[in-house]
Amino acid sequence: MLVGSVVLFKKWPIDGGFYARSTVTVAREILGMMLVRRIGEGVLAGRIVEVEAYRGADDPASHAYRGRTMRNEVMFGAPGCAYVYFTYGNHYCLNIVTEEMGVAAAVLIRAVEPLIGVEVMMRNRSVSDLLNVASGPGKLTKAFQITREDNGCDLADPSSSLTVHEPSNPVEFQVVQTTRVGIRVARDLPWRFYIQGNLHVSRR
DNA sequence: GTTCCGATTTTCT
DNA sequence: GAAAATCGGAACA
Repeated sequence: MLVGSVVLFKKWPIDGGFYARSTVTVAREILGMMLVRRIGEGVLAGRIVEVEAYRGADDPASHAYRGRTMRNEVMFGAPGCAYVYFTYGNHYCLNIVTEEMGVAAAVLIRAVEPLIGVEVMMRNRSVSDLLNVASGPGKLTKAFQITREDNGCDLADPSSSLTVHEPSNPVEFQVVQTTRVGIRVARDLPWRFYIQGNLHVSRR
């Protein structure tokens, strides 16, 4: 993909096998990857800068902790699929399903650094401050026009309108590992990861 | 800067 | 009926 003369991400999405591993490993390694949204002829893209791992039966903070429901069933399905849920009566949140088929787990995408289609994202969010466009799980879904319709979408399928790609020119960064945000149980588990020093991280 | 509160779906008690 | 993987605005300091 070209922006001016700068190539930002590889043509093919990350293979589905990338997600069929330990959730915490996937969470850590997906930092720096590019989230890509195709809307008609246009493209929105940004760098994933903050994530959290949510496991299943062994993680009290996970939606899958008490088993399968209508809402969380894609968490039990194929790795690499999007789990999008509606919460607090207002917001959507984007997760990527991990682990083998049948094992409930996912990585919550908490923040993205907008890089392509920035003006469209700012319009979607009704804000003009770039640091407020996608610096939170509810914010980034609105910026990227992600809704319930994207639930179950395969992020490793090149024909999907929502995909994840390796950056063309990876940049070195340090990863900070800490506790998760916005939960009341299992607050001690250090399953939140973000890129050190990145200004788009939701909270530091 | 901080804290409090309303928005109002989905799930669980 | 209450809490939740959140956000933005109002009130206060």
